[in-house]
Amino acid sequence: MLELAILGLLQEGEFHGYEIRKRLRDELGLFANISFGSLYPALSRLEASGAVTATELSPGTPTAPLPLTGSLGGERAALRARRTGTARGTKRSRKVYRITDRGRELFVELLDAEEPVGTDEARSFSLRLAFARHLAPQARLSLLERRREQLAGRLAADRARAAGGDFDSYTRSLVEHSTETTEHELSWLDRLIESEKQKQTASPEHTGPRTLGAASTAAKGSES
Amino acid sequence: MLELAILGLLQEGEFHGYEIRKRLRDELGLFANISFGSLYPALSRLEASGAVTATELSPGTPTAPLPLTGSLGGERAALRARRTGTARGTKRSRKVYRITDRGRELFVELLDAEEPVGTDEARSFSLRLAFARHLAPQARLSLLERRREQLAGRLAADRARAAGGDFDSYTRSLVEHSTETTEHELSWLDRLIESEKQKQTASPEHTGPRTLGAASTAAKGSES
DNA sequence: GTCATCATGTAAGCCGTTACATGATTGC
DNA sequence: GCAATCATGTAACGGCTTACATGATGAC
Repeated sequence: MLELAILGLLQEGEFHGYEIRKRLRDELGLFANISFGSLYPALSRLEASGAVTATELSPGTPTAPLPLTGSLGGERAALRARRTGTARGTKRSRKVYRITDRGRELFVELLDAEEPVGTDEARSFSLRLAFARHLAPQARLSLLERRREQLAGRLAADRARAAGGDFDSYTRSLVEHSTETTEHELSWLDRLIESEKQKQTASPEHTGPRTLGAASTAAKGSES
Repeated sequence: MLELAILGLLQEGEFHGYEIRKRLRDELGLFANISFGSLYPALSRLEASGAVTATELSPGTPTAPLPLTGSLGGERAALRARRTGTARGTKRSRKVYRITDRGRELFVELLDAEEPVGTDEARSFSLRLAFARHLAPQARLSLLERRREQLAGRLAADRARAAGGDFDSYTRSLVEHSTETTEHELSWLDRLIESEKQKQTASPEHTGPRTLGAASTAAKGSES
């Protein structure tokens, strides 16, 4: 779950742990305030498995303050330059993480799996939808349709509960609201599915298995 | 979390583990399919802490037919009778749990606390609302208002995200839908809050601290 | 000089899961 | 006889949390 979010984020650039947390909060919304006690171990695991590489940006040895502007080599300075615009600012020691080819594979594997990643279906779906642009059109559609099935099941359960109910007013209100919310989400999903299908009939070249990342034509229409 | 659900359920009668799971699923809806690996240890913990007592009903020794004294179980007993027809259908060995005074205290403590029980705010709120009839009117109102605050915060975050967003169409759709859902829940909550306030101005006797369980007058209006 | 923020980690624990293990009873 | 359901538990693990521990930098 968290791994998927991190890998997805690292597809857009390289970041250090502290910054990853901020972006997860501000951009993704999910993992509102993921704790460091969860984030750093996750990064370590990803590094250990070769999905990301970590580059330590240290302010230098404690004995020498260092001028720092370009002291660590040209390659790194260029990478850093696009982060803050200027070379100054990289004072604190930090580890910058970059996704590897292995990591991109893992990302797609997690994104494209049948089962929800983690235990929370709603969260898993939201996370995957946020990265749906990295999926092949069919995989995208089946993601939406799997979610539709889940919700249909929930709606049926809610309605059964509402029907057989012997509830007080609070519980009844809860059930009713839950039903409405599920209906609302279902109709939203239906719109998404409809729009996906139209995209696919418009450009029907992607009928082979798993053409992830190569979907340049179809992707163009779905980008912001 | 699970403890609270169990205690709440046991206020309505006495059940064994397997049955508790079913009722949690069918009646409460939350904990859709709580696992036994979670349920039985929870029951053991509750028993160890004196919140419930367990009575072993083995097939050989019919300890007590448990007439239940008809207070809360009058209708429930009739429902249970359909299982095997008579009271002596309890063949399988099973442990029937009953809540104690200590357990009722714990229940109120968990229900009336400021902080969410467990880590999932939405679930915690739903669970508490399902047992809101056991809360004093003010506690009930403050439960609703705390939830309102949470949602207001989320809505603000969603809107900030939508405003500053540089998203692809999927993520944008996700943010929009999340915003709508939150707005929907907020207006639902506002209706609940409004109706609570009217109940309270109608019968304003409960202004003291924590008159849990004694709220017979106000409760009457909210029961099914 | 001290406070907020940036930055990284470890340790302990909570709350749930799946998988494993066992056995009785009912229905076909 | 065999499968489904009823019934109870244990073990191992997953994924997150809080609390603990450390330290640099910038703002006032």
